[in-house]
Parts: sequence; structure tokens; C-alpha cells
Amino acid sequence: MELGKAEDIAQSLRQKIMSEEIQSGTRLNSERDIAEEYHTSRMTVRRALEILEGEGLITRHPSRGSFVGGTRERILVDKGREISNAVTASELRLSGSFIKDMERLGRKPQVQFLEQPSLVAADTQIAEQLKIKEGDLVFKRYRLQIADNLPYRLIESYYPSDLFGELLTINIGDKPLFQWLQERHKIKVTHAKENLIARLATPSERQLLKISPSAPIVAVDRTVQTNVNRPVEFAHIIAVAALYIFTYDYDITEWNGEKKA
Amino acid sequence: MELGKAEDIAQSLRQKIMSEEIQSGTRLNSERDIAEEYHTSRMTVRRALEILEGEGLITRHPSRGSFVGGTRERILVDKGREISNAVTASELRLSGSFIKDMERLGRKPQVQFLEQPSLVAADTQIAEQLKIKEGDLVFKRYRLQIADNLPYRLIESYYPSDLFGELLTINIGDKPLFQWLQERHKIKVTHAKENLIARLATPSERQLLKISPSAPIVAVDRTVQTNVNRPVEFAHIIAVAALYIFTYDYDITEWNGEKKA
DNA sequence: GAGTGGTCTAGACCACTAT
DNA sequence: TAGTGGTCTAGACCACTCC
Repeated sequence: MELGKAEDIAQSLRQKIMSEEIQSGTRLNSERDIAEEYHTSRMTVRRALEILEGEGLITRHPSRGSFVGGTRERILVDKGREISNAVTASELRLSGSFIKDMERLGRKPQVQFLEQPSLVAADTQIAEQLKIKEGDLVFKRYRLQIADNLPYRLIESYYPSDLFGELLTINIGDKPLFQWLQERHKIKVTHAKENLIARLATPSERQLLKISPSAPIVAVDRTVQTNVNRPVEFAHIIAVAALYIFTYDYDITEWNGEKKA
Repeated sequence: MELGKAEDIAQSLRQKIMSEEIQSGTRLNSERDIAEEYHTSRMTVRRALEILEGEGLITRHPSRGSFVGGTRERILVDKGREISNAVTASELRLSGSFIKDMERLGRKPQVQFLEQPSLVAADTQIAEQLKIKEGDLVFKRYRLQIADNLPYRLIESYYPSDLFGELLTINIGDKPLFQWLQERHKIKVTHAKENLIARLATPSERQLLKISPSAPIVAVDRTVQTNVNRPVEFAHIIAVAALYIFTYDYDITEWNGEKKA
């Protein structure tokens, strides 16, 4: 018992899943049954299942059971250049296209506004990112994106009010936000910068995304730049890690990491 | 008790940590003491501490205790363009510069080869990524990168043997691998593609990286392309999520996600 | 109403660290 | 040797789903 009982059970189940002895979509035996099968207590089995869930091999649902396979495929989110032959949801960089992308993937998308979009005063971080003064008004959207009744991610986004304030009163439908920006203000988005970290979710994130305490999330801070050298969006995104693959394609212009300090 | 006792305790401790009532670096009371303090069982306290650990607010050490604050700062890993005013470890895209970058950050770097570098037969995935035939020989390196005695990441990397095979017998020191490639074979690396997912670690990963079962990792698959339209590296990287921030900067050339199917 | 996962309890033994 | 976190046990109650 090198690694502990929970680990042993996880390994045993992992092998059965990998070898497709237990097929994808199948329900596992109940925690109580597995405990009996392995002559151990239920808490230990739960530990094993938590491990497999964290690895993305199984999904667990209260009152229903544990099932082999992720709830669904991870979504590809690509950045920068084209990516050819993959099912691609290029939506992370394209405000407003979550719905379209999900429909293209055959899912039932849904967007839930957790707050009424409104004008709020910029705090220190938002002011710094949007290059405005603290306290300046910004247009805020706070929403939850869902597909097939499964929460995918939380997006808290801020936009300069002089450019976007009128969105309080007009409705652009599902037209991409930045397409509207160009048509309305002749400003083009040119590039984006993202900082990405992975961690476990906080309680409020867990609650909104309906994930278990041991499920990791990916937190992305994004700023979007324009051809007039002015940021037009700062967004804080919390994505359910198990549902995403992030794809990046970037140029290498130098191999020498040295920089002037 | 809306969210459960463990959540309540985590919230209580979280607040004390955030408000600096408990200062960074301080040891928390023992799990048994906290259990008594909150009139609960030790398992519930452990659940609370697991939550805080996953969020990166505390660190736990067997036989020693739980301490406020992450082990160290997250490292910035940037991609693509320059990023100006940040402490930047641009090393992920630069084979061979982990040591230099860590030294620049004032850390004590160390690289541990888990296997002797060798020529192995390419499996299906490697062959596909490097655009060679299955069974062709590839140069394999499998190593663990450590800083200040703390494992940072595992790298399993493969290179075409016709270009890199001679590295079995010669030693290029700490010269970046791709700089050597250009000098030796006049081949320049031009861009890289990365797929990134976050999940919990598998047992073997946990063991090598010395992290707890609930600690998330970031798995990156990377292929490096060259000016002769030929991939020269395929790497599978497992990074301890708590130690990294990934930074990407990319152009937006279109806002329309539509593509020909 | 039977069965499920989510949570909690009050113990226990272990390997390891610090003194 | 006393104290720590890591692991495990054998129960328990709850809210919920499915039949």
C-alpha cells in the first residue's frame, strides 16, 4: 500500500476507465458499493472519486451518481492565428459570439446576467487597466455563460463609458461588441493581452459555476487594445477548467531571453 | 449554516488572512486546535484548509504546520510579444534558459534528469506532432526543474534524432538548445503552438512535484516550428499551477469567428 | 420510498519534525 | 517525546432524484 488506499482505488478505477472496461457515459457503482467491493470505508472511496473527478475522468452528480467521462468535450479556445482542422470556439477573443460558437457546436447556449449592466466607478485595478482615472465611470457587465444547462464561465467586464455608455439604452442584439465599436466609433481592436492562472474556485465561484470544491478553474484577466492606443475592455474571466483547452500560437522572434532591466 | 461548516471556517480564516489579522508567513494553529476553537471535528477543519490551500492562500507541510501565504510568488511566463515592466521569466518558450531565468530572479535553480537522455522510438502522438513516422527514433529528455528545492515543473520533450541525435555525445552546456540548432544546422525556430489545460495532478505527477492531491497543475503540450516548415520539438509540460502566471499577447485580425467548415 | 452524493463526527494510527 | 499533518474508519443525517 505504497500510495494509500484512496490512491489504489483511484488507480484501479482509472485503469478500468482507460482500458474502456467501463465505457464512457456509464454510471459507476455507488460509493457505498465501491466501498464494500474494496473493503474500505465510504470516505476513502470518496477521496478516490475526488481524485478522478479532478483529473477529468469522471463526473459526479448529487442524487444521481458518478459517471465515466467528462460532462462534455473540452472546448478549444484559440488565440492569435488560425487553427485549421479542429472544432474551434474562437469566442474568447470575440465578445458577443459565445452564443454563435456554442450553436455551431450543437449546444444550447444561454447567457445569464448576474447584474443589470450599469455604470459604476472604476476601482484602482480597472482604472489602471483601462488607463483612466480611479472613480471614472465604466460600463460594467457581469454575466454567466451556460451551455446545455452547464455553467461554463463567469465574465466580469468593464468598458470606458464614453464609448460604451449608450449601450445602457440601446440593444445591439447578438452583434459582436467590437464590431459595433468599429461601426459606431471607427475604432478597431488590434490585440489583446491575457494573464492566466489556474487555481481552485472560491466559494462564490463554486456556487455560481456549480462545481465541486476540488474542481480547478482558470482565471483569465484580459485587456483589449485598439488602433487608437487605448484599451477598450478589461475582463476578469473564471472558466471551469475541466471544460476548456486553451490554444495559443505565437511567433518566436528571438531565442535570447535577455532584456534590458 | 448556508454553505456548510467547512466553508464557514474557511471563510473565517480567509477574512483573517485577507485583513492581515494573521500575517503572511505566520503558522496557523494546528488542525486539532482549530477544530476545538470552532467546535467541530478535525476532518471538517482539514476540508477548510484544503480549500484555502487550493486558493493559494496557505501552504501546508506535514509534521510542521500550515502557513499563511503561498510558497512564493507566481512566476510570469510570457509568450509572443514583449511585455515591459514586469519581472518576466520568458523561459517557457526558450529551451535551456530555465537556469538563467531563475538566477535572474534570485532563485537557486536545479535541473534533475529523471532519465538519461536517449534515443527512443516515436509513438503515435509524437510521430504526428513531429511529422515523422511512428517508430522513427527521437531524442528524448525527461527532466524536473526545481528552484529553491521546490519542484516547478516536469518536462518531457522529444526532438528529431537526425538533428539532435549528436547531443547524446556532445555537451552544449547551458547554451539555449535552439541557438545551438541555428548555429549547427542553420535552422531557425519561428513559432510555437501550445495547448493548455488545467486539472488536478495524477499520482505520479503529484509524487514528482511533491504537491498535495488537491493541488491543480497546468499541462501544456507544445510544438515548436521552424523556417524550414518542420517541427523540431514536441514537449509535454506539467507545471505546478500555484507557481505560475501565464501571459499571452496576441493580435486580433478579425472579429468574425466564422470559418469555412 | 429507496438510493444517491454531500457533509459531518469522533475517534484512530502513521511518519515525520522539532526540541 | 510531544506535536504535526496525512490517512483511514464506521458510523450518521441531509437534500435530492428516480421510480
